[in-house]
Amino acid sequence: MAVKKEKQDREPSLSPSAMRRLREKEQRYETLLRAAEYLFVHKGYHETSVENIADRAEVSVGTVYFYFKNKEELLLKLFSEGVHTLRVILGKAFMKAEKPEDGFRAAGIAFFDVFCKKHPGKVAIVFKEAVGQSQLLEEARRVVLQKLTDDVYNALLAVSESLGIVYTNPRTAKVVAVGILGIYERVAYQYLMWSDEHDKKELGTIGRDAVDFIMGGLGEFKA
Amino acid sequence: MAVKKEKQDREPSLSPSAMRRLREKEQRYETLLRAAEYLFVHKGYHETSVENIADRAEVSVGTVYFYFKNKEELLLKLFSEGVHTLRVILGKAFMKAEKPEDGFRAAGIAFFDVFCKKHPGKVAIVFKEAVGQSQLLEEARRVVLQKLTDDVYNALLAVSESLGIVYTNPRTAKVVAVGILGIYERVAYQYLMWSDEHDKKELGTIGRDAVDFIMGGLGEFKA
Amino acid sequence: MAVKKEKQDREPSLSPSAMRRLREKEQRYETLLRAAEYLFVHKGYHETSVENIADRAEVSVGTVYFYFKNKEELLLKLFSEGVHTLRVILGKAFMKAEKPEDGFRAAGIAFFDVFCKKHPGKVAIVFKEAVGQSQLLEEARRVVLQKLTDDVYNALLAVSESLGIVYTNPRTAKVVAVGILGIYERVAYQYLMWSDEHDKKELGTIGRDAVDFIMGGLGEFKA
Amino acid sequence: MAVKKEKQDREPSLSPSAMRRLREKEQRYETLLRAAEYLFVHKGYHETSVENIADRAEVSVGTVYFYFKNKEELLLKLFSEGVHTLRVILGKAFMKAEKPEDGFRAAGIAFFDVFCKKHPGKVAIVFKEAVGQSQLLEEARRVVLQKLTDDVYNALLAVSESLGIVYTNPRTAKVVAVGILGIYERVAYQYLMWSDEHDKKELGTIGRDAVDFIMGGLGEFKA
DNA sequence: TATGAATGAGCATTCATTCAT
DNA sequence: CATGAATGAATGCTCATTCAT
Repeated sequence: MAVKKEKQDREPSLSPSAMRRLREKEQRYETLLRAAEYLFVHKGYHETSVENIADRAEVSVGTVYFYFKNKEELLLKLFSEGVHTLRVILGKAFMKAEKPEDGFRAAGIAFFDVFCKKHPGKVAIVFKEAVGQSQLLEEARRVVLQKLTDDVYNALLAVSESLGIVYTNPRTAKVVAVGILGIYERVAYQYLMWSDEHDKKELGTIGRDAVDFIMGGLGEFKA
Repeated sequence: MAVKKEKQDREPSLSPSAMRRLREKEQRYETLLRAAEYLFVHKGYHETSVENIADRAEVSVGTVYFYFKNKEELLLKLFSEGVHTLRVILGKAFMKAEKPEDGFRAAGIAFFDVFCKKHPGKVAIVFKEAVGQSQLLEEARRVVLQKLTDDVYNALLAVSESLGIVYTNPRTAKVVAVGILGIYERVAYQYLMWSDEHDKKELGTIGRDAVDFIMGGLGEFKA
Repeated sequence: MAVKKEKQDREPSLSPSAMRRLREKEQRYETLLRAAEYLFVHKGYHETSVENIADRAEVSVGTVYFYFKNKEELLLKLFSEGVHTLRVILGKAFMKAEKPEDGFRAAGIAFFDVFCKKHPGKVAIVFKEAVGQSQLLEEARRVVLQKLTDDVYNALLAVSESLGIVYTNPRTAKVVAVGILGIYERVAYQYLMWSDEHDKKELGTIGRDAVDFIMGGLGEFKA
Repeated sequence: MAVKKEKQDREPSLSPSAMRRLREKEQRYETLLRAAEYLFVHKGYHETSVENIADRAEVSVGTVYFYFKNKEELLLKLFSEGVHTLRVILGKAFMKAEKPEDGFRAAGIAFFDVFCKKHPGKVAIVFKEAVGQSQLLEEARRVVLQKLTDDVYNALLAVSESLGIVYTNPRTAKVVAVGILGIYERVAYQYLMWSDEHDKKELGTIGRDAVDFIMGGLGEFKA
């Protein structure tokens, strides 16, 4: 999306009307995505019909099928988008710090302070609506979440090296990476989707507790 | 209901044939539950039709509805059953040990060695099929998982006391309990449902890594 | 329940236990009929299931089928019973009077004062629930209502003779008989089922108006 | 609805193709209504499945649900349509005459000569199929038939004034109006649905007898 | 591109009826 | 006689998807 503008100066060749149409097309795609997201989050994937989405986006059903192969693709897209956003947020936070351990902690805090607070809908999509729906989606989830796990895993290795942690079993770091994601996922789910407004406000502190717990866990493996 | 008590002194036990029928009824209920579990796990909840379940249980569709109000109730029952089994397993492991910290570790190991290995189907039901299906089910999940969280929380308090851990913020222990469940959930999911047979065999070692990580995390809060 | 004791001394021929069973059988038949009537009137024929009837009569479904061939037969029976009750009421009122015209008027009044007031459930069965349900029932309705029409027709002939009325076309009296029943039916329906409690109280006056209208109509054919 | 007016000045007419599609849509709606009418009248409401209707209209089941919310709505529509047709017929006949009493008689005759003869299906729908089916429909019947009753009542008042009839009790005229409709209903039912072809032919004479009876009844209330 | 009418397979659920005990 | 578990055909309805305009 952010990429669009860069292209404009490189492609002055398009006629103004063609450009407008392109803009409108991209906009409609976005509108549909947002409509679907809202409905999936608030009504649930199965309870949302394609007609609902079309209505909310103020287009016809046919148009939905022009932009997306089918209903599942909408969820798939939203899911990938969600995980991508998350990876970007975590990555930025990690990179900004000087020492890996600081970056790791910052990423953890960013998960709660930025991802959860700014994109609650994406939390719902990634951790709830995209679960247990279909085989195809399950496979996609596996693939996409694997990337996230790898990110965490790599960061973890950097942290370990910096802190002088050596894992007896090479798989241990992998398990820890998976576990950390599990913490984030469940804590976010609990306090964002199963708690009252008050707890949502406290998500910052809650996140810090979770991160402390994680950092302590890592200490366990110190030589 | 009110009539029963009057009869009790005359009929302290049921007739043999009545008992057999009762046994058969319970058996059929169980058969249906198992048929549904198998299909939900292997085909997915939405991809399984009530007819499928009836066929697998070798009964008619009507019979399914004689024992269960509707399809959702079957999943609900399986979900509750799964969480209950898990709580029993964790509880037993925790109780058996002398020191809370040993019990806590034992419970963690039991999660992987007993629950995941002996009840892989329940893992799938509890952490996958019961997610994102309907509002009713979501509410039930919230309630039932809350009990589990409370269990872990209480155990955690015992461990903390034993180890001399004091949480600055009283909610921290709660967050940690939620996080621990997150670790279990995600690690189990990853290695039981997204990995090959080889990894499933290693679930014991994997579990131990996860538990080590957790115990280390707790150390963080030591005074 | 209260009826039991009275019958015992009149039929000493049967063994006491056989008598009790007979009594119970008749009673159960009656109970079922009343349960069905209540439910048909209050929930509607199609909205009432055989299980509903069994529950209300405090017997099992199987028992309903022991006493009645099927659900339709219950309605059929209730319908016939209703029309029969009506015929008896009208007949008695008509007979009691000395002059046919007085009897005719008395019967009309009895329709509202006795049948409608004492048997509102039967009104609902006869004029509403038994309509438009099935071909079999429709045929039964035709047959049973024909008898009622004949009654009215015969009474009408007596009245005509007494008042010196001669119908040009022999079928006219028949048409009038049918029409009179139509008046009763619709007026009863309107004020018993579509009006508030206040109007139901006024059924007596309302009935008298209807009867006046009818008697006036008959006058039309006077020589 | 409100939007239309704004567009009217810009689009005083639809494009030919849009008009054709609109026409086709209306036509299909009509076809479905007629298919349902035929089947409800000949097989009965409950014995007719939505698939039956779709088959007869040569469309798919889904199409039925595109045009009607559910099966009940079809019957509802047919019922309203029937009563509306009847009101128009009676109204026209009444208006055409110079004196109210002539109009009243003409309306009565039109009921049999026009409504019954030209719309026998509607007679079946209004007086048979729409009876005793569901609570929703019953309420609709009450409301719609009330309008018809009011028509007759108003006509009756005009006649009374013209003939110098004064009702002691103001509700009497209402009762008479209801009764008159009862006559029409039952006579039509009897001779159209419960009699052989020969009687149907005679419906004209039969109707006249009924009307004579009614007019005579009115005379009763003359001062 | 956009529309929205049409499709029809698919499914959950009901319920009258039966029959072994 | 009574029971109530079991049956399974029947049906209303949904909804993702298509396609002519």
